[in-house]
Amino acid sequence: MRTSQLLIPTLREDPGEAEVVSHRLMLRAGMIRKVAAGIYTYLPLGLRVIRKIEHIIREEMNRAGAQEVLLPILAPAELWKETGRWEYYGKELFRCHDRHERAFCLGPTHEEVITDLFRREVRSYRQLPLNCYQIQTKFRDEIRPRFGLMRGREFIMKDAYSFDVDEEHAKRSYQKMYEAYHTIFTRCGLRFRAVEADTGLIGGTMSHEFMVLADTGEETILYEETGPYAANVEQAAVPPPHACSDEPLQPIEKISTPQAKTVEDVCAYLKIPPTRLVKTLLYQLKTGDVVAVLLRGDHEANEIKIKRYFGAADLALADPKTVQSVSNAPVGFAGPVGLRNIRIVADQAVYAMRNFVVGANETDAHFINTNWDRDFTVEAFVDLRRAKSGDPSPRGGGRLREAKGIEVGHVFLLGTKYSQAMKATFLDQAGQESFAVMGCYGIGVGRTAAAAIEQNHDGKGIIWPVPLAPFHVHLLPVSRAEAVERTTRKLYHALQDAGVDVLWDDRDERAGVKFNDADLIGAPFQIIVGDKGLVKGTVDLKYRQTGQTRGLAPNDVVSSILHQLSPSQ
RNA sequence: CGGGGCGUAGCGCAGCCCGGUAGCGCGCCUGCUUUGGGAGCAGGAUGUCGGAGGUUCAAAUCCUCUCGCCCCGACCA
Repeated sequence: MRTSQLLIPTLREDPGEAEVVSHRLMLRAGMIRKVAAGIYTYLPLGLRVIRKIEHIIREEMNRAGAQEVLLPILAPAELWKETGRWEYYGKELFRCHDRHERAFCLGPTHEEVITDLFRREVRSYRQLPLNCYQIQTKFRDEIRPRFGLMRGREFIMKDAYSFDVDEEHAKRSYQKMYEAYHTIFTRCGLRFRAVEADTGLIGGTMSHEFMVLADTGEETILYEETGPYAANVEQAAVPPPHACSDEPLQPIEKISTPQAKTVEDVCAYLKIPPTRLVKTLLYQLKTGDVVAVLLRGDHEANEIKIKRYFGAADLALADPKTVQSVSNAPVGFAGPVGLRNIRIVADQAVYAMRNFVVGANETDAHFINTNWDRDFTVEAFVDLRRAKSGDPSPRGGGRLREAKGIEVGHVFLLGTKYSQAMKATFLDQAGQESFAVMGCYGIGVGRTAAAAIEQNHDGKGIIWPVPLAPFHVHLLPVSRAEAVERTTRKLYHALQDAGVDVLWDDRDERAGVKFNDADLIGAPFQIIVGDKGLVKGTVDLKYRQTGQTRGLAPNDVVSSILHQLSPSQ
């Protein structure tokens, strides 16, 4: 295509609204424009990248035996009420009404709609397994949309749903998708890692996230240096302590700790390391109940684990007023000793501790030499803390290390959560009515494009991996000389005829402008046609990635480009 | 929802503290020259100063309310 016929409004300066690299470069390269917070228009260049990703996804989904459908964006509230998610999904759900005041939502995900389709159309085990996918715009009323396409309120997603006769077959479907995702992201030219993950609002029994590795990622992952285990930090299990303290028990003693409200204060005041202290976090569950969670001083709470333990839909640290009424002291002095009428649970690390320090439920006072069982009781010792770099792996594969990632894909084994709620059944081989066992599988298409930029850019702009590049070759005539014009035109048609995606910068711009825009837009190859080269009978092939340039006879350009495109295509 | 910040020409910003009727750079238009890394000269167009109220002889500037956007947090796939 020719630049003069495309809307590619590149920006010389950084837009003020964009912080992260991918957002900034997408705006500057003229790929997207914002319409409202978290809502974007895809301009031709941005759309081409989206289409490339979609194409790879379609090929691999089809290859994996999934079939493409298109579900509606607008869904009636009744379906969402059947699964309880009309309430449970909360403010995240975009809701609206038709002229008859009937309630609808804009689909943030499509389990309800697809399960409804299944129960209407599928009768027999003979029709299974079934795996339907779509590439569709989703709507989620994010608390805080940000980072351009990375977290929008409207975004393009590939979502797939599998239906199987039983758990075992469902696991096979899950495994197939897991493998397809590996192929998809590998084909996209991304460095990524699959990690074990929490199931969140979607629910289910097993889940993996596909994380593109980038320092700017919003997610923290933990992985074994040498082994295969990797998990989202939200999910990463901490193995129980292997050795307990064998110190003799000392008598408990209340001491004054004026103004010492934080772990840091108390440790400094008592001259002890935080590993000798047990902090007491008071959480308020959605039900209103307050519970106490005990953690070693240097450990951090993992609220997902705590939620799971209490079976709570939601929880938050208790506010200062509640803390005061429960612990008889301001925030910072709560402790398990003498706490009445409240559930107390301890992280397993506390099990290994003896003679530790806790808050005394009294302003400016702590207990030293406290011991569980003797001085207070807890209902259980369980894994409640956030795993961190340096922790032993729960699978025994050495120590864990931390990395940042961008979640671009997520696969869930759902089980029968939705099929039961919506009575999606089929007749099995024995003639028995049976609930379909489901899985669901998502890929953020726009987010994948953004992640690719986060991972592949330099100070001048984007460096597209070949499979995602909006154009393979950026053809840059550098003067208006007749010979330049003629050679450029010939190359343009030859490349097009060879099936190469080529962008011809036919604008009447100076060379410097074209070079800078080309570097910004990030096509992997630039062909520079100029008088200097032509007198020697060559044009220049420049590699965006390395900046290296080499002279090439015009007649050799097509074969050279084809040769370099084919290994990665 | 809490904290911070910003809305002035297409984009990036100054002006606001201390009120006097809007400016800079880039871009855009015209002409000439230029043409291998964001050209030079000359001329030109472009603003409900986010919106609404108020104070004042006078408001981009002060006050009140409101809307939008960005960042941090809570939260979230």
